[in-house]
Amino acid sequence: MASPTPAVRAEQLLWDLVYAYDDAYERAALEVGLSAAQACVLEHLVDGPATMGRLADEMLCDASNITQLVARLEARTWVERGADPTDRRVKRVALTPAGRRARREVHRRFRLPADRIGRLDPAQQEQLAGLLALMTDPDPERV
Amino acid sequence: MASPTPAVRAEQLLWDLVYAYDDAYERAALEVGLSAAQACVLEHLVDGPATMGRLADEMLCDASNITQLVARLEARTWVERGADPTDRRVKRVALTPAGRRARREVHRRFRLPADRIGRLDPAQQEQLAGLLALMTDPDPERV
DNA sequence: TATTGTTATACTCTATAACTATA
DNA sequence: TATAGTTATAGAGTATAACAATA
Repeated sequence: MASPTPAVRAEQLLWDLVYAYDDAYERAALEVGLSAAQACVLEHLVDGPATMGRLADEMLCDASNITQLVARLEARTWVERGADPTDRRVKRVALTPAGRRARREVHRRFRLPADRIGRLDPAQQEQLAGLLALMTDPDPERV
Repeated sequence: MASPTPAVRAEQLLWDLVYAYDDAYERAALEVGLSAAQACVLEHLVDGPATMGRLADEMLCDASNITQLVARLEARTWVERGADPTDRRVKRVALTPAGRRARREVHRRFRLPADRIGRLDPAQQEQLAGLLALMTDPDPERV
């Protein structure tokens, strides 16, 4: 059998990396007492509060799902739901101090990508960043 | 604010890529009528039958979960469970022709990594494969 | 009338514990 | 006694449809 092209090899390696990445992220979250989805919500709140609708958009899921995720996070005091002063339909979800700590703790435990990237030498890190930028950035409508 | 190091940029870009990757894989599977987990089982059977236990090991989940996943796949005639001739406790799970077609169809629709890698020129593809090999391969015990 | 968010519901994913059949 | 797999069960993630409150 002919050896695979670099593109095909890269495809396979990327699959393996994503597999390991997802697993490591879920483990890190579970160690802190969060599901992966819950940790993801905290991640999306780290730069400031967001509305329920914006969370649904960013997390690529239905609004009713966010209602439930946020309800569980709120029950454990990791987030708070507040009213929006300018539109009484809207809710503003924000991290509590405990939620911020939990999110930071997930990151501390989720060392996989940092570890692996850190093994590359600086020139290779630069190369990788450049290639990933090419792969993630130009996103001509249809993915 | 100082601009991030290449390593930190790569970390962020990799997160974005994994996010898009997971979403695209799930969409591709759903279009074919499979959940992501079900598609993943088919993927693990493509090179030949496997036992329930081996599927659980490879998919990093509990055996009872595999029982249910395989039961649903079998109900829709995508896989078959057969007896192992040498050990009557063991079951051999195999793709049916329909299962093989479904798995191929998921791949056809899941163009994300191939598309993005395909946008790089051949030298860049070679570089990327090399870097990913360094990141995925050397895995000194603790991840 | 359109939008934001919730509720009710149903299905899937997942793990734990207890179990059956076989080795 | 140990192993392969199943069953029962429960909690979480997810979407659809119907709904309430507000704009």
